[in-house]
Amino acid sequence: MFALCDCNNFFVSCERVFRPDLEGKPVVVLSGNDGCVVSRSNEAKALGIPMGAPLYQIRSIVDQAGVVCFSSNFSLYGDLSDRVMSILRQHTMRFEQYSIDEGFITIDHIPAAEQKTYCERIVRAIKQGVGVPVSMGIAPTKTLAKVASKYAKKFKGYHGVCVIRTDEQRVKALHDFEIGDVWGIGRKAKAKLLSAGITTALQFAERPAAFAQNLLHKPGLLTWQELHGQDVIDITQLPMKQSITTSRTFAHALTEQSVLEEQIANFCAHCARQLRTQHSACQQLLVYAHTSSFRSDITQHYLNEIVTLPVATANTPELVNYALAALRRAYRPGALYKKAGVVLLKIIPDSAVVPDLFDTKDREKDSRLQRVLDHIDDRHGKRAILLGAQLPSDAEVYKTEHKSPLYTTDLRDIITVKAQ
DNA sequence: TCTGGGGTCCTAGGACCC
DNA sequence: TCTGGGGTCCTAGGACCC
Repeated sequence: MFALCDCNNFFVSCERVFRPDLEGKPVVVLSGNDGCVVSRSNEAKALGIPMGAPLYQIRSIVDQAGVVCFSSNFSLYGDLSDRVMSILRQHTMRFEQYSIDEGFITIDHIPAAEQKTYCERIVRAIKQGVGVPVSMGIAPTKTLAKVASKYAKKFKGYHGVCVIRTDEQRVKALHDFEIGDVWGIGRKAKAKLLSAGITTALQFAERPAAFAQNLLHKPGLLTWQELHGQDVIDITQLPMKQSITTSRTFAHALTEQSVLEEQIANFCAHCARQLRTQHSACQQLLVYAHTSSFRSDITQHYLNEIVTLPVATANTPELVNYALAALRRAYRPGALYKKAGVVLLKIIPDSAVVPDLFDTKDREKDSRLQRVLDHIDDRHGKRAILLGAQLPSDAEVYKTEHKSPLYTTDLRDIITVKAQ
């Protein structure tokens, strides 16, 4: 049996841990640039604020109802997430983190009759130890555990834990479950199923397997099987990420090439640091930048430049050089670049890097220097030491008007808060 | 005017091989 | 006039997740 643990309104709940005065009030967390709503408290949901709504479109609700807005604070969420996951890890032989706010554990070491109480204890332990409310769903497959966790979240009577064990429970749960809310059924699949007259998870499950396969191909068939109680979806994480991205939307379109170059250098340095943390190197790098796809009044321009490296590397100065050269090749003067990013691709373990016989670089020396730079970063905070190419310009590139302090992760911020 | 960021998997079609 | 068939590998794009 799987137990899925899902944090309720995670980002909002994280903010509330340090602002208990916001309990019971409408709260939302915004995406980068304070653009869209990415997390809502129950009170905000009740006001009709949809997930993903741009802030400017719900401005009147926010002002009238006094909705409290936060800019996203990922180092806070990441830190609280680690604490939740470590409690989960303590309660199982097998744990798999699925996202920043969800993890699956197996609970077969607990007798069936005691599994619900066992998970209720976990729910209480997380609430007491971290301060974040969670819901758990217990079922023989991950997809059914997801269904169960939604019931646990929706109905207070479950005390945070809902079980789907018998066939009778399964049929009853699927009968009242909207097809679009099933894990793995996205926008497109939902539209296809609706036009085939299917509105609930049970109606989908009652069709033959071939129907699922023909309409939705392999992913659809897997979901169908999981709804029938066959455990077929494996979410085992690969030891290494296969791609690493850093990208941002800017508050205002960038028109200065030098400003865009600084941004690309920063993105690239950030990606490279992650690459080293997982002890890997990349063989390819992609730089992109484009105009705002929401603007119909300007000519759209997509800049996409892929670089294949002669020798796989994780060295920041080297990668930044390639990234900037790529940007300079493809940069179009006058374009209104609203979003840009760097993606590292073809990632391999650093132990598998094949040297080049005619290489002119002293890679051993470069990597010693890199280790020192990383060490300085770790001790004195990110951006303690930078490449010249990363030096911040005067330009205001981002907007975060509602950011909460870094309560848990940055000593200097804690000192600042105390001083205030 | 204002609209996020970071991933994975699957599939169809093209390139290429013999 | 008439010009194959089968296989693999790679890639771009789509769909999905949070």
